[in-house]
Amino acid sequence: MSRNEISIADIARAAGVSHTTVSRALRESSLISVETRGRIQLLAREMGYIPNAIAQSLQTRQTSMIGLVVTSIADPFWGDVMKGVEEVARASGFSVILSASHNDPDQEMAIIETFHRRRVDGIIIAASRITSNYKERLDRIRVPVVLINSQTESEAELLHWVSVDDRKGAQLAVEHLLQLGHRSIGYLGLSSRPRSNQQRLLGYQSTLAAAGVPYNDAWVVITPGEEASHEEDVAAGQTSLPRLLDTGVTAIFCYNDMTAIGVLIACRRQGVAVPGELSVIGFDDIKMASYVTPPLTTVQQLEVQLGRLATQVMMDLLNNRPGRNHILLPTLMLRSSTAPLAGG
Amino acid sequence: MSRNEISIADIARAAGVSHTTVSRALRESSLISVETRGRIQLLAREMGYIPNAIAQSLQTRQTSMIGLVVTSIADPFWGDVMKGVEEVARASGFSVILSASHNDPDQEMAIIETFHRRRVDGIIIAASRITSNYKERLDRIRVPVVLINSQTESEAELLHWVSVDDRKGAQLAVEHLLQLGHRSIGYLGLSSRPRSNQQRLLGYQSTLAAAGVPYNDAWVVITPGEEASHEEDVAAGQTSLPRLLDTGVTAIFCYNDMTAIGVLIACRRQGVAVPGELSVIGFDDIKMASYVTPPLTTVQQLEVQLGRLATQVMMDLLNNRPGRNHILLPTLMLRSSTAPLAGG
DNA sequence: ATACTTTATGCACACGTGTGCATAAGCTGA
DNA sequence: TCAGCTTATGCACACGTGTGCATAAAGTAT
Repeated sequence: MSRNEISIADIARAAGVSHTTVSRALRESSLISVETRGRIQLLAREMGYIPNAIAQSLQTRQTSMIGLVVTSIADPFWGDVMKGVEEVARASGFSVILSASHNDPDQEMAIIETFHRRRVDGIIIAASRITSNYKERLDRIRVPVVLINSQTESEAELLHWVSVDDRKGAQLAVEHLLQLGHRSIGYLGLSSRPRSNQQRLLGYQSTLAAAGVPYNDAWVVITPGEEASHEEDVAAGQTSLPRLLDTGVTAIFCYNDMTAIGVLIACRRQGVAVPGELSVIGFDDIKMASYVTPPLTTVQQLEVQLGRLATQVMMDLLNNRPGRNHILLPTLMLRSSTAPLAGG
Repeated sequence: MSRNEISIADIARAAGVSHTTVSRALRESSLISVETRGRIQLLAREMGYIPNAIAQSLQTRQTSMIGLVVTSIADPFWGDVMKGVEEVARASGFSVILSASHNDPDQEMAIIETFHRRRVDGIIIAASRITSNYKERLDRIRVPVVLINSQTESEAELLHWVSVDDRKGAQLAVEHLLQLGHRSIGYLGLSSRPRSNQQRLLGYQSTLAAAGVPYNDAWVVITPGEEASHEEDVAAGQTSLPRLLDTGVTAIFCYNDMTAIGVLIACRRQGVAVPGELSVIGFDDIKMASYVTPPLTTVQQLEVQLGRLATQVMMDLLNNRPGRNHILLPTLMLRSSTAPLAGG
């Protein structure tokens, strides 16, 4: 913060009034006569006055800032979510502070406490991994919290959230593959997203069961991972493809688009034709899904919408309106990485 | 900001000392006896005290926040830059406020003024488009500013900056194509990035000239655009391909990876083999470049490094060290979208 | 015991803004 | 002319923290 910024006291001195009058004049208070108001506003403009939001925050006890915690800043999925958050926040006069947890609950909690120290008005947490271990520390924070696609169960109790229906999304994906005639369908999951991975797995299993396909353990490969970065996701797809191919699956439902892209890359290297020999379906519908070859059939989540919605819920909470939780229904995005089972 | 947060005054009351003593004890001041320090720190912990950064900022006149202005939040290029910025900032105890200018100078200036109002300690601006028109308003802001890949010339005067050598990058790309035997080489540029587009065009032209290739107007297609978003960039690549193919070029140097990907998509649709019939080279080396088919040969900028470096310069400035400007030298990243001229 | 130094603590103000209450000035009605 | 009302302004405090200076207490040297 630089020195020599002019304050309302400086304006008051120049105008020969009290700082109280300046403060009121700038806020269009009807207590101040119209002429005085105009005179002071003009003077403030001439002197290049810029209000000190820090001092205002201290006084009004609100900062008009919301904190956004994300697992990975460079991830295309969260990039879109961030875009939606910033958009709605700015439209409401809020600024966004951003930080990355790298999918580490400790870092996540540390960031939350930093945000609290800075007295943000609200906190939005993407893919939260805070569990009941942190409940006590979290309870001390009176700030409203909105979770996006939380990865823990503890949410329902007291926090607000916006999530995509993972199970329904998995169902859409698997039904699509079944409809194309596939019966041997693999699931390539990621342990770094415990909750949504579990939900998608459940959706996968129940849809297969409903279609009368006997369950096969070998068709499910859950790849470990810590960071939940897109690099890690792609690598998971690449390294896990051989194991899945060995089981004889003719189609793979991937945890997300990045793992599906990893699978596509591995297929290209191994000479496996997609969708000729193998159908691949992703999840998320990030922009990149339509850029790769073949363009990826996937389950659409509308990330930007997710960010916007979460921020709108936050705005509701900040205006003492009841914050409704939301479960978004994903839809199927048909492209070219899936095809009818050859010889089916 | 929620009510009922405990302050050092509350701790002072509980400990039977003055708030001064508490303040000093928490800051490990040697003025306070060791026992008192320990007693108060313990008490503060027990009472769940969290310092009010707003009040501290008002007093110390620094917020430990830096503002980051970016043209597009969801853009993969800026996503990596943002990651680098947040990383270094957080390691230095700073938080990052983020906002998107959508490549609009007016919005950019408005964001800068919002940041100034919030009294950030410094501002990092990506692909800045502020011109001399804004000089007066910008001069009023005493906050240090660091530009990343500025799109205007006015920088050199008083601001600090970190940029990639666009001209050198273009030279690397074109020399690579020349070496592969190509003589008819197109340039697919974007007017939304006036400066770097100009620099890359110059690099393209001078490299061709140095190789004795006569200049051909038709080989250069500059696509208009406002937002500078990655969607716009891809579209530019897609729509401009036909015009370039008509001129008979055998290779295309694209403004960035996203336009190159647009070209790849258009090629796939039109049945043009890459790199068999057409070599395509990008710029940036975003992660996506290695995921598409064929993997893109490109000029590497190391975006994360760019963000880190800009933030380090900012930290230097904030610590009253001289801030050195930097020009990064790009390198060539060889992949599979370029090949020797067929029949050359 | 006195003067001096060292150590530990508190008072009072500052940072810049917002606001309840008091008050001065101007106006109205009798 | 005076009481009562309206309008415009200022005083003084608050928000939570940091710090220069004064001061009280304790220790040291003579």
